[in-house]
Amino acid sequence: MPSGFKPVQALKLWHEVTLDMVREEAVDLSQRQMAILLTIYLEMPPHTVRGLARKLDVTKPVITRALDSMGSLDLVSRRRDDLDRRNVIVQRTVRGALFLEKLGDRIARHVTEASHGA
Amino acid sequence: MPSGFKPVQALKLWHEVTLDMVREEAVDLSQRQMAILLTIYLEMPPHTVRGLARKLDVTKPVITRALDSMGSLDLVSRRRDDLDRRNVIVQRTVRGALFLEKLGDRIARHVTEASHGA
DNA sequence: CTCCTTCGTTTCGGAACCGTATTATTTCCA
DNA sequence: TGGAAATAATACGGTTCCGAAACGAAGGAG
Repeated sequence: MPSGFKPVQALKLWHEVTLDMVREEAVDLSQRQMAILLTIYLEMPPHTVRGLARKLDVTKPVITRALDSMGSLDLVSRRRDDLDRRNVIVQRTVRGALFLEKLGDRIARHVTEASHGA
Repeated sequence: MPSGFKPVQALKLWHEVTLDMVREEAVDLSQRQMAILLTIYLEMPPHTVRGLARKLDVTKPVITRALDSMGSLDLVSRRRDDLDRRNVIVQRTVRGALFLEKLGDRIARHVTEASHGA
């Protein structure tokens, strides 16, 4: 069925979800922060600053700062790697999981609406 | 088929597309700028600063600044309303249309991949 | 004409983010 | 043990964005 998912439907989907996020404003994440957060929650751990920087093709300070911001929002947490104390392991939090759960529900709802109606 | 689109699939979709956008970096729009751009291209004109501010539930300077940035990128253009010269009409551009066309293709591709594979 | 409203822009001080370069800590290897 | 390499964090200067407030231009009512 997504075989019939057209670019204009895709844009409408992106539009509606983005509008939701802008209006809600509970947490206002930049594109990079969102990419980092999703990587942490969807891909296999462990996640390090260097690994995230390589994956997103950005510099390490970008990751450090994003983790600072999202850490103060309690969306992620940091812990030193005991095996190699140079590394920092980025961990998930309850609040981050709830946040992404809500986001996933919202997107999925818009996808089904976009394929049924309109 | 999106009737069976699950939240975790939705998150993976968002993740992949966001990663694409971060890495590509050709044009780095904020969430708000993206919401404004999509509204201009997907909803019925005319679009005014006030109208956009109300739709996104943000202040007017936010719209003005976003139009400044995106205007310098040639993604949108502005024109005075001849009927009421207090108003500014926001218009589409060729480059903006091409940009969103590419984005729509990318999202649609990820949606089909997400429903077939995975 | 005068006052009041509406609209978009600009200004202001503050906050966040950027990339580059540097620092401190830790590990590794000869 | 001593020096090179690797990692994350920080310093720095500059840019961008923010919300609140003030502003100028245009329209409308009387």
